[in-house]
Amino acid sequence: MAGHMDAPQARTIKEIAAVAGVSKSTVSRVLNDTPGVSPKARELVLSVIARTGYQPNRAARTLVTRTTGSIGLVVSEPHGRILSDPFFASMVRGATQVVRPLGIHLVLMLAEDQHARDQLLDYLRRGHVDGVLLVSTHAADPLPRILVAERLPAVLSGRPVGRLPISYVDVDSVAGAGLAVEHLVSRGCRRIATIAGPQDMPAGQDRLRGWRKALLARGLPADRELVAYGDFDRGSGARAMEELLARGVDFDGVFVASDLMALDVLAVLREHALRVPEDVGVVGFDDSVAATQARPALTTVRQPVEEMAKALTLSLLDRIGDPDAPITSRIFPPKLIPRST
Amino acid sequence: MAGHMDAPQARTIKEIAAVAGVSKSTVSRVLNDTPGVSPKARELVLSVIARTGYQPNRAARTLVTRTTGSIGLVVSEPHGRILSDPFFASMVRGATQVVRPLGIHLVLMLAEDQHARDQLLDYLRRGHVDGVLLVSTHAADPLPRILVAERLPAVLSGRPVGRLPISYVDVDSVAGAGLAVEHLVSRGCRRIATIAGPQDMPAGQDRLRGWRKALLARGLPADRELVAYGDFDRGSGARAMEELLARGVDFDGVFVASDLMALDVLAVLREHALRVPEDVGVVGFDDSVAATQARPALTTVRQPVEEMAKALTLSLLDRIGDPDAPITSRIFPPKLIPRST
DNA sequence: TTGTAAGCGTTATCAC
DNA sequence: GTGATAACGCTTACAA
Repeated sequence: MAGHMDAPQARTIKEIAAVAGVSKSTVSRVLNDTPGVSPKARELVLSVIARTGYQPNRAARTLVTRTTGSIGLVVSEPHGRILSDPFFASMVRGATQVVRPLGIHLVLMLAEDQHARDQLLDYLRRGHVDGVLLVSTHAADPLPRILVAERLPAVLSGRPVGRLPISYVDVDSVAGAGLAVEHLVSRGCRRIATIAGPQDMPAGQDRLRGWRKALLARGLPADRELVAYGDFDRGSGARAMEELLARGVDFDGVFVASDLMALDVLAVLREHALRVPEDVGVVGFDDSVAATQARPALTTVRQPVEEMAKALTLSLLDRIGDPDAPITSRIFPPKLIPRST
Repeated sequence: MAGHMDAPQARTIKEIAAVAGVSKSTVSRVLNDTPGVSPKARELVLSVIARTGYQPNRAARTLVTRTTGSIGLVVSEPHGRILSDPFFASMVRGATQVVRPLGIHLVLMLAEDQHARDQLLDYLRRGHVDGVLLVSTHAADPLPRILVAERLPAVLSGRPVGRLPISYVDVDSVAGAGLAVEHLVSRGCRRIATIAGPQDMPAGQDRLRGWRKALLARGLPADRELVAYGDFDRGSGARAMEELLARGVDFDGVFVASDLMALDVLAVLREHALRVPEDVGVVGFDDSVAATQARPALTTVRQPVEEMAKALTLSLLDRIGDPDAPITSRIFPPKLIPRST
């Protein structure tokens, strides 16, 4: 029992070296898995390290290696709105899972406006993080281009607009919309309306395109009349639904391009005493707890956000390790989650 | 024009010193506002710094000062659930506003489970951040005690359970519940039910207590029959409402102890064709965009989360500056936000 | 395979 | 008031 008392609580590499009876360099080599250290010495050092609970000093390391051992999760969204989105929570979880076992830390940073963006860039240029996971959904966001131009290691969540040499992950929104439409068709729907997202976001464009494509493939109508636009925000879903109703559009199913918008659609329909079956036409692309957990009355198309975040983080680490690593993009298939009950 | 070209882009204190024709020490003194440097020298150095866009190296600084220039925002919640709460977004915003102009960085950290908590503690013990803003709502959370015991600079969002020498901010939940009840009474309600929060959280306890207190002060009934319990989660609000209805409780107003729970309450009432006036009895304590923004049909009691976060951050900075700074607690008054429309 | 020594960019302690 | 100079804890040539 008393043996536990004598753990020396070493704080520096020098102390470890002293206890192990080797030099600082050898300890450092062991720490960094540098080849060229005898198994015997390695074992010895390792045991001392384990016994003392020693952890290398980050600052000293950073000073010489010029790397920080942390990466940034940058949310480039006006208002930090996305923070309250379950999508974001999943991103954080996924990234954390990759990064934690590596001893790398995740730093959250917001870039809501021009001012914040400038400060952020400053921060990045000073090399305070080794790289950046960029969550940016708006086409007008200048950050992706800037990061690429300045050669700051960065990867993107969501397809970038235009051609940009940057790795990214995305969900196959076209296919996802297709899943939703197929589901509706299988439930007997023949006139399927859609509440589309903003057309200045790739996600908004793709989901509308997917809806149209799937309908045309089925020989079903996909005219402009069946479309109402929202902005992916919750309130806009209800408004778009009202608009559709006000226009007197004839439909028997609805595909809503985000679960946040979908949240109140059923209520609106109910208020108008409409009998669109409850298990049709409501699709969430945002991995939203809101839609699937709180209100399981909705069928949703779920994107594997957490998995995507993991892949994205890995690709960032690749890039950090080798700045000339090839650009990669992975498109994930979404999954249809039928409503419970 | 050409003049802009010769900005030397100095990267070290040494270069600044060379350009300014002074020693490293003098530059350092200027940088740290150390007294004992002539106005002339100071001006000179300052101008060179401005011209070159020099920024001191964080790692080198940390190595010698043992401070990191960043603070952690720790979310100690199973599942990182709180991440998707607008409450959290407001916290981040508030803290960022305080910290940004000071050049201090905010690091987000999750402590969802035992494993994560251990890693976090390790991280903190190694001094990777100078202090911690702890967001912890569950009474059973061991983190507050541990941080206090280990003398890690930390402050708390929300009243700690038991006596704990730690600074915190909180909202006056008792008064908030009172506001809600008074509002209901002024709208003519006389039998006011409540959907209470979990009683293992201070917030849950206080809001129930405030409801009871306000009713008794008015001479109105506050019996156990009028109470149903939820867990602050969205779904639980609707369930509690159903329970109240199933029990055949007679009421003409409802005070719901969180806006997340309140979100579906109106819908439930409507489904049961009940005529509780829409502008009564729905109270959000979580600064929830969900309740006030998306569904402005609810009257809510709003807590000034952003303001609270600012105060909390300031008190942490105090504490970091002086580990023996007095413990402070600030209780913020909530505000009644009548429903729009 | 191992050790010695020279930095990395600051701050801090001295003399001057 | 100012300037050498020694840390801070680590990595990394370069020697041995």
